[in-house]
Amino acid sequence: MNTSDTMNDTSKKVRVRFAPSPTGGLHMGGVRTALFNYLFAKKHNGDFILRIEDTDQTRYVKGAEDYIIEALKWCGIEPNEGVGFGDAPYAPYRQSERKNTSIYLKYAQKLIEAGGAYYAFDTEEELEDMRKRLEAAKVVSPQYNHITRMNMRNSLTLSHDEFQKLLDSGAPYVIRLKVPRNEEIRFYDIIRGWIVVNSSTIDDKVLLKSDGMPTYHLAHIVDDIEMKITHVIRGEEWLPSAPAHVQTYKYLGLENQMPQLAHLPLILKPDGKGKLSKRDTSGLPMFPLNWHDERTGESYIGYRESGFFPEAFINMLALLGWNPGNNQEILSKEEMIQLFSLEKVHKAGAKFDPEKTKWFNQQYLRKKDKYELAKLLEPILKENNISADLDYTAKVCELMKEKAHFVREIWEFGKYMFAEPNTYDEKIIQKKWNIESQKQILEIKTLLQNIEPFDADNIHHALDNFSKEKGKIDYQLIRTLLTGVSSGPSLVHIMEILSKSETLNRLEKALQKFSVTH
RNA sequence: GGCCCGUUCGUCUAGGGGUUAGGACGCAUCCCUUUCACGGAUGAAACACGGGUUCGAUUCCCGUACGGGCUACCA
Repeated sequence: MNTSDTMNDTSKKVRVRFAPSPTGGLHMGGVRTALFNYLFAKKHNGDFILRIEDTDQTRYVKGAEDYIIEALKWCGIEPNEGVGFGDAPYAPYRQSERKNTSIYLKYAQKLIEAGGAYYAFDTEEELEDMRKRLEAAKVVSPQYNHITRMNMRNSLTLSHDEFQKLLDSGAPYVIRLKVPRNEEIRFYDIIRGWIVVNSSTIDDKVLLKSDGMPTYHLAHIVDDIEMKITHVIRGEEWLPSAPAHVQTYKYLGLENQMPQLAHLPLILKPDGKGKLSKRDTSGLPMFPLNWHDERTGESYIGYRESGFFPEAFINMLALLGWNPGNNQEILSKEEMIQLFSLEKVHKAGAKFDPEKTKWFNQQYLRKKDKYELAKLLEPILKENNISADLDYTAKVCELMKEKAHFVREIWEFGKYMFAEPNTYDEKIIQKKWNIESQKQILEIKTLLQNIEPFDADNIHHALDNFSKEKGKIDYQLIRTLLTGVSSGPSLVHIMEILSKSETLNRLEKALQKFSVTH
């Protein structure tokens, strides 16, 4: 048997889900999880579903859901089913709304009937006391489990009468998973292989909270069953609770319908230790789009607003923990889909690399057509009160793009293509401007005047000839007079694009400004 | 602490019982270029450690170390 086969039933349509909770802006780790789900679904002609796991009302953040939807759209990894993406055929896709259908309660009761779950009436204080007692007794793993549950107030320890009385009185209760003692729980993870855990190390997880909401542990299982999910692709942080989930499927008698599991490695901080956090992305954003948390008042800048292309962003993300099996690094979404496989996902966590992220953007920028770039540059020009026609802007983009990582840099490096310089590199002027150079500039001005047509080739030849006949030309000085700065793209191309009149105009201005008489 | 997962250049990674351990980012040098950049070439740079198994281990097994995750009526 090929246990690594990701499709245990080829007749079953692949259905995967991305199931974030709306507790804040979706960060890049979440985007990568969504991306891998998307790629896997597309690869197998399956469905990709967005489900919102909003079972914790205390952590609900307004705007987070819309943010998630907008972010997925910007990244081009759109679900074909779920909240904001069709809402059919398994609606609702928000767990808070699904709760109203009593679906979770139904499953919880099924578990109780099967002897896999029980009611627990312990108060917060009682739980706290238990933990303290266990700690004082130096119990190795203090938790609500097969041993300690017998000292707590639950349907396993209470007499039938006491239990019924409590239930009738409306006393708050939770439903807990009754994890068996000393059994081997094993499951196959597509990325990690077989994982075996002794059930005694797992605690009796709360499945249904006292407010009637399910916890993640119950909710995702119920929804995955109901929504016919075939593969659960999620972050590594879920690995420790996976055995409890497997046990839940067992109690439900649905072990053979359990989705296949794949736990993705985490994205780590670029330097230092630990999971990627909002604080430490070395100058690059944490979020795909600008995110403002109304609750904390904190704002975070997004990749979109920082000038990243979505293709570059997801390309970078895809290669954090996955490789296509060849040495290709620049991959279109279609190529990623074609090449994607969970077996090629790395096991170890990957440190985020800001430098390489910029490199990806540069690669995509260089592939863009000049008119496409010009259109992207236009709003930036507008911000700076520059008006230029699209053809002209396109020419500038073509000239400047080799140097830029971001569209914005085309403006930053090439301002002088849109307006004459108002400052000049002082060092260059001081060092190079004198009677002789002034004379040469004057001569070159006359030379340029007579070039027709005024294109890069002609200018190049003319200057070449001049330099052969009359001595070496100080190109750096001319560049500085024309652009204000001492380096940049090919000077003759700058002249061509600026046009003859503007080139002459700028030389004249500079001559007047720096003119010396003796 | 306990449980689980992991460990190939600084970083992302390929590979896998016998390889000059490959690529990419970054770095350095050179070439191209009247400058910068782009491009090209070259270079420095890695199998965590200790035991096994084996003719041979970076690759398989076991330990150790280190890193990470989890340890809530959060997801």
